[in-house]
Amino acid sequence: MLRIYNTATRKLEEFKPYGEIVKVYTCGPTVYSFQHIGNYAAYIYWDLLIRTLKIDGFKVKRVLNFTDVGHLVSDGDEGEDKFEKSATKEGRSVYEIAKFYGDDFLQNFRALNLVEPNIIAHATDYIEADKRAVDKMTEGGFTYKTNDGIYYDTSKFPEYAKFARLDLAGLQAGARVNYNNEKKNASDFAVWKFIQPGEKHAMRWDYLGRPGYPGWHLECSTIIEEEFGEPIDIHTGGVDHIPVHHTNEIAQTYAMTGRELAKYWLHCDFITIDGEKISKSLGNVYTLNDLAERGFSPMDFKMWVLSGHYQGTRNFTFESLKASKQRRLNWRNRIALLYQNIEMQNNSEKKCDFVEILSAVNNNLNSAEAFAIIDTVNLDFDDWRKVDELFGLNLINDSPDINDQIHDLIAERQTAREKKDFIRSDEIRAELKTFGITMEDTSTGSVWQYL
RNA sequence: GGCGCUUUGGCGGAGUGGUUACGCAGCGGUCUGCAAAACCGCGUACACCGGUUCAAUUCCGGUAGGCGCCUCCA
Repeated sequence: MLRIYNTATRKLEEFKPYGEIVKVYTCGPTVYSFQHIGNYAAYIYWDLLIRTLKIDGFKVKRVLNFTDVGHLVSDGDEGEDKFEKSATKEGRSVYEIAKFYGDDFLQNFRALNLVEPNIIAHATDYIEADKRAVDKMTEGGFTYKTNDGIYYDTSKFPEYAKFARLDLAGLQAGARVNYNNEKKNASDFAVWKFIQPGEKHAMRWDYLGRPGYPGWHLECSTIIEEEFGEPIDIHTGGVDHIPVHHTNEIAQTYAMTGRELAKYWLHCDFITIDGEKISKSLGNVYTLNDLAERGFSPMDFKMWVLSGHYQGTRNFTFESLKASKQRRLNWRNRIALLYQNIEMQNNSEKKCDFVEILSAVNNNLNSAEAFAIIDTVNLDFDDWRKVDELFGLNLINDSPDINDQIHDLIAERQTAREKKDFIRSDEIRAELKTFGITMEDTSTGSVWQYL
């Protein structure tokens, strides 16, 4: 039985889907620059969710969006367009920018061995649906027109503040300095923006007789409506999305369809780096490539992410990443012992019970606890395969048996040792290191391990 | 100003009303041609102050610190 924390109710709930197929939507990347490790941490958490659902026997349809349409630097519908900014900076077109960073994201997504979504929805493929969505909202009397766009009148949706438990009066008081004074309420947001004469904006579509582009909250509502056509079971995202983006999605979907958007809302917290938040504007951003340059694989990072909980603020340090890398190596070396038919020499006689591992994860995705179980029980190949299926850590794939050449070298070294020819023995040990194999001589014999 | 999170041993990080989570690192020992590993042992973690309780790190209240969102961003 899967239990998950639902932001909508602020409670830990038993997961009961609407129907046969579990419908999941994940707010995806805005593909105008490289994604940093904090972004990928989120996709690792949601990958665990998807894998857990599947192992629990659910069929899953999952959609991930790519925001490849220019929306503004600010959530408040102000400022410069991010894609235009990147394009200018890099001397490429906005379309090249979206393609390049989208491809980079997918490459990393695969390097992390994340389960591919059934549909990757590019926002630019849903522009006509966006227009229909705005039409619907307008028909329902939820929008009004200003000089620079069509706005959602949040006062028309009585439950607007409910999801994020917003204090709208407080919001008004703390409103940012120069918000659009044509807005009726501080919380109103653009569902469609008009391009002003002279404004630089390569991505543009005609609507209502003027060039424009969709408001940035719109695509998620539209894509969910187009791809699922009914309320979905699970909607995931980062905690930062709660007060604005997801709140607006819920409002839009209500205005378009009169229905709720999703049954369960899962939000992951941020990771900090050395105690400070990751921020593009602060520039303290690590990518997976940066980790690779320091000798850490995507799987090492995944191991680190899964050693904590998605709802907690995680503090990333290279020291702790090193610990996760070491832990993963230790697990691989336990697999190496299986090839050699050597029992794990710990004091635990405890045989792995995969159900125990799975139930830890079923408890609101507590992979940290599952890891602790893995550390203290004996697993056979079959167990490791299940662990791989659940966490996607590639433990078996990255722990191949030795080939004949290495096998022969080890045999030769054994002979040399018996003859007390330690010079030859040490030569072979050194040679084996070039294959990533190290020899350990115990009182009961020699074993090989991965370096 | 509004909303929310958090405080666990050197680092990371679960969890629990009463029993050393776990990983990494460290120290001592056993073993050992060397090296490494493995195994055994060690360090008396739960911010502070009250309250509830036979018993609180674990529940309640308060204090202090840290952090996040309300602009980009998971």
